[in-house]
Amino acid sequence: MSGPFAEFRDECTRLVKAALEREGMPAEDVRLATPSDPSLGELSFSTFALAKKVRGDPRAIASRIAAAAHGGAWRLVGKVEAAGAGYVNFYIEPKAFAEELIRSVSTEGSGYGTSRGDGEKVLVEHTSVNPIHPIHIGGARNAVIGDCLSRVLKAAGKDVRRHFYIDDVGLQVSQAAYGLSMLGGEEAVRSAAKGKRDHFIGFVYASTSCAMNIRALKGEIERLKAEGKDEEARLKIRELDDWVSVSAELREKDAETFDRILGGVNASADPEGEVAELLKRYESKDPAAVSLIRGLCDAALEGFRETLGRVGIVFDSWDWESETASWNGGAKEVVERLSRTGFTKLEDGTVVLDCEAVVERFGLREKYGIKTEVPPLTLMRSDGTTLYTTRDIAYTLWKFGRADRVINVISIEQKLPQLQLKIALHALGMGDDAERLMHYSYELVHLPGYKMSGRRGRYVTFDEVLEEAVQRAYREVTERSPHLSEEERRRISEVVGVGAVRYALAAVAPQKPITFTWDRVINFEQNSAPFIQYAHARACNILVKAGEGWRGAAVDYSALCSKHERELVIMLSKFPEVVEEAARSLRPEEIAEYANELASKFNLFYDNVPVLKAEGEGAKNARLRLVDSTRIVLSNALALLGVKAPERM
RNA sequence: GGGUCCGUGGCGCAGACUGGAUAGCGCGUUGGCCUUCUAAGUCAAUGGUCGAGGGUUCAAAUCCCUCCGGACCCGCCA
Repeated sequence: MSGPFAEFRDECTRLVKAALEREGMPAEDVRLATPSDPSLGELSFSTFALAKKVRGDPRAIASRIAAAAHGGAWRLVGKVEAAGAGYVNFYIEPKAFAEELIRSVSTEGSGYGTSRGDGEKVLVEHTSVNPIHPIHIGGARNAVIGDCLSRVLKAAGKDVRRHFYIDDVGLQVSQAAYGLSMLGGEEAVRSAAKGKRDHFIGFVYASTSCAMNIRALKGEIERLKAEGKDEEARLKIRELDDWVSVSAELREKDAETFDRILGGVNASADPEGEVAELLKRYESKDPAAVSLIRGLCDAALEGFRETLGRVGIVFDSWDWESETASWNGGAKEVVERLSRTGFTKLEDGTVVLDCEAVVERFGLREKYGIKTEVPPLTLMRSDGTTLYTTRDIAYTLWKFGRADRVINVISIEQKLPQLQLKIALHALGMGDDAERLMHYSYELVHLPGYKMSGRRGRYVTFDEVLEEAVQRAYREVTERSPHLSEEERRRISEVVGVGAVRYALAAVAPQKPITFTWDRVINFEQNSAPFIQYAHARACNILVKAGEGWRGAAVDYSALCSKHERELVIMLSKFPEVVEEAARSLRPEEIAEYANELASKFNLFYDNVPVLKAEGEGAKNARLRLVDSTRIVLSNALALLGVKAPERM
């Protein structure tokens, strides 16, 4: 049983079932719904489906069920009424229900809403931003979703481990490291970087990819022109134009660093070859390559930890791709094992997995809703290095050894490789394990006007969004609460600004694309973290003014009889079920929805029902308990979103 | 071209998995409420053929089909 509302629901269900059995009607499938209007009760049962089955009149059946309720000894069920064309509406017994709810919340405190659960081990991999640029607003969405999901699962009694996968073996990291080597290698990050080092690395990476792209495109254009392929050349020229404008943007930021990288790239006979060589050396654990690339990754991760720490996101494990998949021979072993299955082919020196053949062989088409041919997956390059998905297969096997269920929070862009990963598991004869793996996908954050691109250095960073949010919050706090000390205003604006950003990213369903605007991400009005935090602060304020005397004093729960008190009580009672449901359906945004609605209900109560000036001590104490319960639940709900609840603001 | 996801008042969203009573909320616009606990609040007004068209059903924003629009993917990138 999870909370008073679940108990009320249970009583209603038993009531309906008992009535149906007495009438000789089928009572297996009794599901209750929330009426569209609170005046119609807290739960309802619709009799249409049943009426059809037994060829009866829905209205008459509803009446008979309602009549059967009279005389029953129900604890939390008050009134039961037949209504409309075929509904039975259930109302709570206000006094008993309020008492039960308030006792539950005050006993359980910060544990109210959590459940014991089954202790299933769930590994949530999230954020996993490539260590070649700072976390941008798209990565922030991943981080916030993954963190909220972890919190919700934990509250539902799961044994959650949060993992960050460091993709240090990729071509991109080698490219960034190649650029870094023009600046003097890993020492350059330590000394040269002003500001956050992940930002510096982002600049190095963008500069390197820009320089390499310009050089490669120029070569291609010359070749195409010489071959008389003017049409193709024209397309490449357009691409080149884009990169030339990127180079101007980068030079404007730091011309010296950019020019050194550009010079280095142009001085090389074969930059692509050098990057590939560096990757190859890293995969074979060559000390100089390791020192360079790890130096770069460490600097980026230091920046990530700082940013994530600011928003309250921490990890239980930082998994290096090199260690979980590459240096331990995991990825190579995956290639060998897959090669033995007969599903791979050798094409120009590369090893390719025939995904389509696996899909056919194991009948996966229907299982995964595959309607088209699945493209083959290259497992190994002709130079013997592995590809990302190959290493991800090895990493997945590593994860399976550490959890019952694995959830990967990865953007929708990687839908196909994540499917290919599952297909590879089937090929390995691990079809059952594939069921334990889930790609939790989310849509991208778009920028108005242009697309974010790490390679081009075009992104809005999480850091700048947070900074702007906290500054706006500071202006707001200063304007509204000038009496607070500077230090307290700073502290509050940090909590409010960070909360606003987290809420904005957590509240939108993951499968909806977001177009970034400042006003959207930093909102202090209704349906925002500050709105909810404000309700919490108001509740705290009443309690501060009330002192401590009320806690042991006599209480008259029957005083909580107004519409606003009743709705607030019911809202509070639903929290445990909301948490369970959010965990079951993996939808943390339902917590945001709930918290917002609870704050709205509390504001209505606050504006309409006097607490400290209530008539009678019993009523005042009952309301104080209700305020205290609201404070606790608002704080618990915000905690699931990773948002702090200030006592003043 | 193929596939997947999304489409709900001017704008931003909830409701869809599990069909149910007059489709909720915020922003915006207009007009009220601070000598009762913090006005980041609240009240009222305004505004919707739930992308279009079919189908299933006693009942469809919700399920099915077709179409339109947008995003994403279809690499020896990740």
